[in-house]
Amino acid sequence: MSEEKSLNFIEEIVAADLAAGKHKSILTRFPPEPNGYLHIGHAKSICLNFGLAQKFNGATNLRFDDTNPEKEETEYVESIKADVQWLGFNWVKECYASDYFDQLYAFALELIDKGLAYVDDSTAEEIAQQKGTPTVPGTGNDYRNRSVEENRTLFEAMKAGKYKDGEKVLRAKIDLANPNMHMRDPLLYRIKTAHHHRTGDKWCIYPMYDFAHGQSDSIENITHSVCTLEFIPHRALYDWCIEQLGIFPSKQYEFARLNMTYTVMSKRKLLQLVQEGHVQSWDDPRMPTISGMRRRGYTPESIRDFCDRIGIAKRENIIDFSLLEFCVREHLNKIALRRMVVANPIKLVITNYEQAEEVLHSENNPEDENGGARAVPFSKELWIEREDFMEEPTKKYFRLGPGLSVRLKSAYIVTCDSFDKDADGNITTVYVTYHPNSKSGSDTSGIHVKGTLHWVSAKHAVKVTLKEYDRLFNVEDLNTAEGDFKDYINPNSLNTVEAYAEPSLVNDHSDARFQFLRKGYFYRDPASTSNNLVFNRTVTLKDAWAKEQKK
RNA sequence: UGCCCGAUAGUAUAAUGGUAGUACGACUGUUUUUGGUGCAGUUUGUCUUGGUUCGAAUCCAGGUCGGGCAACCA
Repeated sequence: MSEEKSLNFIEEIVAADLAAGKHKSILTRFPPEPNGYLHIGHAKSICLNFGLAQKFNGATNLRFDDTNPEKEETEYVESIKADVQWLGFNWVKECYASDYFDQLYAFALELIDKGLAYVDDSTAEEIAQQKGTPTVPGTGNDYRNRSVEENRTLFEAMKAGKYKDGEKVLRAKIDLANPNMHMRDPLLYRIKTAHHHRTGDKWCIYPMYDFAHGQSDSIENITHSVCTLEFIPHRALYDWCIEQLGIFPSKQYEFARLNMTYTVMSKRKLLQLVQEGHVQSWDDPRMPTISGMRRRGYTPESIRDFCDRIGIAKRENIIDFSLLEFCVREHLNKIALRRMVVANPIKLVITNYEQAEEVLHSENNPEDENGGARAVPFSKELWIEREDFMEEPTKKYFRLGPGLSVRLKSAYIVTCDSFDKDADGNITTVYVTYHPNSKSGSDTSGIHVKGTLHWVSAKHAVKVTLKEYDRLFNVEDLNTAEGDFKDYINPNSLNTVEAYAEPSLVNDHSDARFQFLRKGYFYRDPASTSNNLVFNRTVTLKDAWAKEQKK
């Protein structure tokens, strides 16, 4: 029996509602606007909404909040569906607010008939002015006193396309002095002569968020409508509409959105990064988008685990990026195939190795007993990392240097005899002798070494490209950093290097997760071809040596 | 200075009137044919002032601090 994890406050509400018999079962929804790609913040919401349904035996709708045709596109609809599915969730119904346009229009007429809505001819500026300020009550205008008949005629004419954009709006008639600004006769419908991605040119009036979202929830019989904190002041209006219309009482609950260190979490800013070329696309592996993270090599499991660990609450928060990294590492460590790749090579010559070559075997994953092994060719000349040799080794350095010995992973122990330098003083070749009785798995040499190096046989090496990513921004908290967020873009967020890889990589599955030994976790980029393999670095390995060096 | 929301280690998040715990991070040590992994340990916290109570992170009141609200966006 595992320990029961305590419920978050929304789960508690659901549990209480169910226990009280308020609902027989629950129905949640994930309601993205198709005006951009989903990011890790949306993943939090997706995991919450779908997770609630899973936990309490309910279901979840996917609903596109597509009430603003000027910003929404089918491309975004498709990417959102793909991302939700990739994360591992299934919706019971695929819905669109635009499916309810007729119903919403009928609701509007109903409010008009009840004297609860009116057509206003004021300009946007006038309306804003008449709304007052948070501390000063709004003032009305004469349009507010139009008769039901006149409002009805006018609103029908709006729908019929008799007016230009912005000429008239439909407003709720609530309370211009309400301390909640959202209750000061909010706009319900506006005229927009725009082509809608689903309804085409059928409509020229479109409902506002506040007149679409709650009713959509209600139409679908959503029991728990979960959204982020900024919608708290909208809740009064949400409830008002449902009450006046006398429809299914969906309830809204709010939680704090996700913020993360070293990145931005706004569609507007992400769009800007794409449009201005700071990154290459929405699915650039540096982006915090679901598609970017997928391309970078994050697994759905690790993202779900992350969402599980960050919790749900109402206080503002900023999550350490290192927690996300921890989650991927933890999963990848269990599933990634180990391979050897040398990125910044120097030649290693084994002077006493007389064979042409031999085939060694190395485990695919030491965490997985049944993971098997792959063949790795070994020969007299190898590539090793430049940083694995030091001409004058420091005390705690236990790699190669004059007179020092190391283990070559899954091969032999070698001892350094000498090295060559070029005219600039750069090491070009390191000469070692190997100990034939130290072969991995049958070591009788009795020699103990501290360091183990990865290597690639020079004549068998395959050239590959490594994309090493670093954080996109230089400051932890972009929300409190002064000035333009783009001033903090990390100019070194992408480092492309050519590397030598062991040949097995050519035949490995394109969707495999790799750990390049001592370097990090990597995932093949979709732009790869068989003669030009490109790997994205998902995350580095923890590096105790790097920390030691900083001291 | 109208209304609303919030405040527990560096960062998150539990404790639902009864021992302030967990995770990540940081730091030690240990294991290791990855300076990875694993394992063991250390470190740091209830915004403040009163009140209620045998007992308060929790309930009440005042204060402080942070955030939100005045798009024909969602």
